[in-house]
Amino acid sequence: MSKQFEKVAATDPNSLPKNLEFPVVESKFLEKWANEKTYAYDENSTKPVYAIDTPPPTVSGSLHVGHIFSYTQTDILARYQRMNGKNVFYPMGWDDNGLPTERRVQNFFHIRCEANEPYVPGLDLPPILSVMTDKEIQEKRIPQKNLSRKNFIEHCHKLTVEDEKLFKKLWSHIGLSVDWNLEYATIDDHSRTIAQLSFLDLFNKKEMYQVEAPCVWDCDFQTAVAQAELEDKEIPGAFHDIEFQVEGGGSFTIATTRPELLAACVGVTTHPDDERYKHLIGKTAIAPLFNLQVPIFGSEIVNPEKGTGILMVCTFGDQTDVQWWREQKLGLRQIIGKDGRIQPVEFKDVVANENYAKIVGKNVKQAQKLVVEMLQAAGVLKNPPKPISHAVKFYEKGDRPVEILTTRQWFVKLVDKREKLIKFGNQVKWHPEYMEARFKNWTENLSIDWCVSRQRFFGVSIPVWYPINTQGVIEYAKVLTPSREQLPVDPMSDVPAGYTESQRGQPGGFIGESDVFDTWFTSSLTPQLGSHWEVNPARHKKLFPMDLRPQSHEIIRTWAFYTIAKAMLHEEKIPWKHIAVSGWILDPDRKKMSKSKGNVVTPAQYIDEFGADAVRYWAGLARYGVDTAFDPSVMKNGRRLAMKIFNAGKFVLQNSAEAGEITEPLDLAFLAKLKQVCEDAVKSFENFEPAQSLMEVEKFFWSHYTDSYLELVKTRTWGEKASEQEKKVKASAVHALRLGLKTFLKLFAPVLPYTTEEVWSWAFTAESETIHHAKFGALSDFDGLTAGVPAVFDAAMAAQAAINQQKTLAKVSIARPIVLLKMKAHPETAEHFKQAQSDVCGATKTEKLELIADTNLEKNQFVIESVEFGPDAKTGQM
RNA sequence: UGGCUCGUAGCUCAGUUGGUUAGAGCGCUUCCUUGACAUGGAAGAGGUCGCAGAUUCGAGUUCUGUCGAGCCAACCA
Repeated sequence: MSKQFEKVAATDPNSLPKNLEFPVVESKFLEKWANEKTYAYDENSTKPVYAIDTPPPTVSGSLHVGHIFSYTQTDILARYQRMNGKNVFYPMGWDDNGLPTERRVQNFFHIRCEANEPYVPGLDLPPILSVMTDKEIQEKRIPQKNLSRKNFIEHCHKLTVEDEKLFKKLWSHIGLSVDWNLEYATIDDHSRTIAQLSFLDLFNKKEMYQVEAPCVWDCDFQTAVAQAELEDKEIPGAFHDIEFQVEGGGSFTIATTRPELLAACVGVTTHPDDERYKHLIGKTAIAPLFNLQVPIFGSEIVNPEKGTGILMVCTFGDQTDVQWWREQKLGLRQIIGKDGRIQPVEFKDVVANENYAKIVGKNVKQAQKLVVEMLQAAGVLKNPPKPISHAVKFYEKGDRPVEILTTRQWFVKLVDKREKLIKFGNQVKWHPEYMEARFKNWTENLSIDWCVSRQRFFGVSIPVWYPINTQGVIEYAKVLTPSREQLPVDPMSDVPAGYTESQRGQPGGFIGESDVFDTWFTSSLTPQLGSHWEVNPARHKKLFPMDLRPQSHEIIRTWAFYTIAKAMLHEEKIPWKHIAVSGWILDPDRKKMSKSKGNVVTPAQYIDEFGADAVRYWAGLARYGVDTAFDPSVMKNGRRLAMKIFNAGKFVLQNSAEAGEITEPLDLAFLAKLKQVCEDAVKSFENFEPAQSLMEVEKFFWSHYTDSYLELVKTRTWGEKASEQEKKVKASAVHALRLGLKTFLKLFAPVLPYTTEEVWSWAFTAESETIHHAKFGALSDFDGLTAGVPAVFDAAMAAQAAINQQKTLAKVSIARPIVLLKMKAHPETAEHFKQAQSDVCGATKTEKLELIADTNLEKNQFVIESVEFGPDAKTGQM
């Protein structure tokens, strides 16, 4: 059976709009898509599912161009898959719990959470800036209003709901084809339930534990933080050389950057082979000012080159101190409190207590100054402090270095699973491939289990209670957990089974865990949040593992890593088959955009100026994983392309002639080339290189379709034709033009959803009501298509280009037609020219084309022998 | 100190497995509006592909070294 032509019907030319008005088109289709649920995931469909694990953006302020960039890239893939016949699961979540949100809420309302504050029902504060100016707050030093935990959380909810509305508006406007029925927030009941289920599962599998141990602590936010949330900052410091005595005689000098920790000194160590100090190992050192007797021990990891080669071990100055403290079973003297100030500690020695009293209550900086003064006065500061600049660990959102404090925290066991995690990570396909190295590198170097408890308020509660024995002591080891049916629970207001509310905090009663989870504990479950893991097993089975995780590279160590870990711990599975890592948008100086640097560019003005499609074009042109400097001129180009598509569509569709069988060699040659472009575009998308597809399609559309093919066949399609032959030739071109346009629209649709939908709506709704359900990369497949000889098209283009050049060289007005064009060409090429003769003549206003076959020329080579011009059409002058 | 990435036109970027004379867009210069589009069309100037070696008939592309930039980690006494 032969394949027939696809009929593309004519359009009423009077119905075509005159100009492309982006705001009009955008609002028109936003409404249409919403009403018709164009992007809905169909739970009952038998089509194959394509599930996307969309990153839930942090709801703390505004989106910048980098967000638009990466989310649009994902949307382009989603649209491709939808047009590829997939049932696309494309949700949007809001990551609205956690510190960034709390901080925004604190500033927005000028409030802070105070645990002892009573709850005020119905409290509804206005934004602080609607009541007073920033200046007033600062000048009058108006303190933040204290709110109860419950009131504080209520205000968090209030503000995030508003922020999310704005986000949703922008996401829709930029054309994200998410199914808004799948919207969720990481603080909503569903997310809290899944996160707490995750906890119960890990707790029952004994993969979670709580322990009172040295943990990284941020004194500003007063919470524990995880290894993954730390970053180095280079800050100034100074080496202080302090003289220690040795019991039984002698002395030595240690070097430290943290003299304020002298009172927390619990040991002294040096390299066992260091000739200067090895005789001291095993003896007892006496620290000045506080008269502390501490052991001197050897350790291979001491660097003899650094400082004086001998150093004090404190509880705790850094991670190495923790290591020595554990290995040597040293004593514990915690002098820094949770608020970052020196806390009261009792010493045996009277002088020690006197000295210590001077620094109690001071912050680290003040204490350091005082201790140095005391050391100087005591004559044990051997040299003036030597200033250095050194890297110190900070919580990524904090303003001063983290401390290490002994606190009770919940952990997930991960360090013992590094190899397995790497294997699971390897089962995921990374795009680009080299990004897997970052995951592997991080996992290999993991040294602390995942601390998931946070001493914060707006988050998912750790769903446990602890019994209080009859002596009033909290029994942390006897964890009380809720049943699955109880979830989600807030242990601060809900009661464990077998107890009543009146027993809260009483001897013989219970106490609720007040800590919440690290936000990553919840956001590492985004695939499960979408699939309704444990809550709806049938749905979970259909959606999990998901197909695609899009994300940026700086959170591979957190989000990607934790998500892989969770899927592995819960179900021994990978969370998704592919992970596509997008690059960053850098400012024009190639620096990362960040609020603190003040170089953030917001997207709204660009969407207004160039249109959403143009902004999408900019995003669609970037390859995965590559950081790109922000350059709005690319958007300008996107706008040009959208305009061109619009105008080409108008040109093609304003011709209301009947389409006929495609018979002309040039028409068939064009379609043959277009088919190749379609195949390449599909290939690029399948390789996660949508930018490649866009570049090739654009190039072919612009240079081959609009600049060449349209010009070449113009004359054929103009006016009424008298003879049957002329009619047939015209109908062929009319049909090929429409088929070409339709195919291009589909190729552009993932990147330019508005413009393509607009042009599509003029003529092609018979195939599909919306272009976004049409088949991507599909060109009408009929028998004649294979007969197309691409070389005919190349020859015609070459001739057109050559004649354009001639014209320029001869400085001839286009108004002067060519009477006779003589060309010499390789026999095969001459044959191609002959086939495209009428079109070449039409496009170049040539009356007669004379071809001379010449075997001396190479294939595809030709020479213009002579050009004879006729008189100017207007003036009649030669 | 280690791992990864990048270095191509004034700017932003392409350049598949090595293969004619290294590409696009923007910007710049010149020319062209009679039937979609001046938000357009045609042409032009502009590059020793960071540097130095090696492999090869042939290297922007592979390898080694080196310089520079960025990211991730280690170190932080």
